[in-house]
Amino acid sequence: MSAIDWLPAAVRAAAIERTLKAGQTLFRRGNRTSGLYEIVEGQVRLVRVNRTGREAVLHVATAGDTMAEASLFSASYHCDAIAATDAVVRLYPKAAILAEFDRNPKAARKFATVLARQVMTLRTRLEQRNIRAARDRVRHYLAINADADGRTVALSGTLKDVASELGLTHEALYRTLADMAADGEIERRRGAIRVLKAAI
Amino acid sequence: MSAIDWLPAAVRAAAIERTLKAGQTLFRRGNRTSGLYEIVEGQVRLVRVNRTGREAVLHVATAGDTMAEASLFSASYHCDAIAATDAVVRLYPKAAILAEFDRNPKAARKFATVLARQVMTLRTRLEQRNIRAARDRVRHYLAINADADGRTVALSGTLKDVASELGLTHEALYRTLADMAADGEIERRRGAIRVLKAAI
DNA sequence: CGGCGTTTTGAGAGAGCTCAACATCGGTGG
DNA sequence: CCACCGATGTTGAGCTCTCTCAAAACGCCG
Repeated sequence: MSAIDWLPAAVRAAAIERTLKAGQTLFRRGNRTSGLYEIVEGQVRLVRVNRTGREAVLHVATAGDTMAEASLFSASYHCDAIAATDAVVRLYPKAAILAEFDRNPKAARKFATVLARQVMTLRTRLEQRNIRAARDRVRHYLAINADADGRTVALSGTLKDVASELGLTHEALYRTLADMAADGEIERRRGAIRVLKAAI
Repeated sequence: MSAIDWLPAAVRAAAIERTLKAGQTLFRRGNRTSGLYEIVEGQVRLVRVNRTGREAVLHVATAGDTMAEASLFSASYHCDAIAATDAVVRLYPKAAILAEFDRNPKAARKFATVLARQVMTLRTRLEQRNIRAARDRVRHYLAINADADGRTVALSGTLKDVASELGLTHEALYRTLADMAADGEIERRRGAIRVLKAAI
């Protein structure tokens, strides 16, 4: 679900677009929070920098993602945001959002709904990463993303994208899919996979 | 943050405790949603069952966790919840929560805050899992969980717990820590780790 | 002291990663 | 229409790293 789908029109109207060069800083830890960002294009890295200078990546947000939701409820940012590539971001000012939430409880509830869904999805993806074997991880992915019929899985984006969502190299994914197809467990189609039989 | 810390007293007063035997069902997909659960004791598995009978674990909630936040905004559950062990859960009825949110915007905002923080934490943990090498993953963990001084990391729970949070076997973690200590990168203390020098 | 869970160390195997080469496909421009 | 180009898709071979299984030391608590 993109920000466009759930942010009230009043807030969307207040959005400010900004263009970033690769390596450019969007905000730094300790800065006063300005609001919620949506990535329109490119990638932005959220990074926590240690006093010792060590960096730890907290998240890499890509086109369509929103970022820094928690900053709505905090006075200052707790990490740095740096453009990983040339990027375009859209800022939804905090004041506009919070004002809208106060004025319009439905908007606030919608926001909570989106967050709760995200928590669910993220937990699921984390659970998926606990599965060691590539094949079982793919099965988990197929089971979760199956269509209503429980047999067809539409592939969003390229297989490389799926591989990185699964935490596998693209080679490993290709091989696994090829093996599963050879065993008759799945059938590969254009932009989709059909599950043929349930394995143990 | 435990549910006790952020749920308004009015809601906590309406809580209903329930005891489950291992294997017992708490709710099933399609059931009308009754509310938010907190695990008091034991473990509960959230599972999606395919039409083909295949199971996919979405999440394993353990003592202190809350569960099914998204169900507050949905008419029916989208997965099954089954006790993985003997367990005690606490139900915060949906009606009480939503009524409180309507009556008290501060409570609603608090809820959104908690969810936003969780999203942040989960994204970070997911990012961590993208790191292949055990040593780098441990470094990431240390960097994220460092104290204010940026050098000391207090260990919550046992090293086995940390290992499972990191997605490593406990053996792998012990070995990695031993190697890092031998290299002078860290120093091990009782219930804590001290980072001595930043590695590349 | 005995028992249980955590911590630690050992050895071996397997699975996925890495590097590499090639095929395929869609778009672009001559 | 065809050649070219970049990105995706595919397959091969070797290696490294973590997992697995195993066993023992350690620490805590009754």
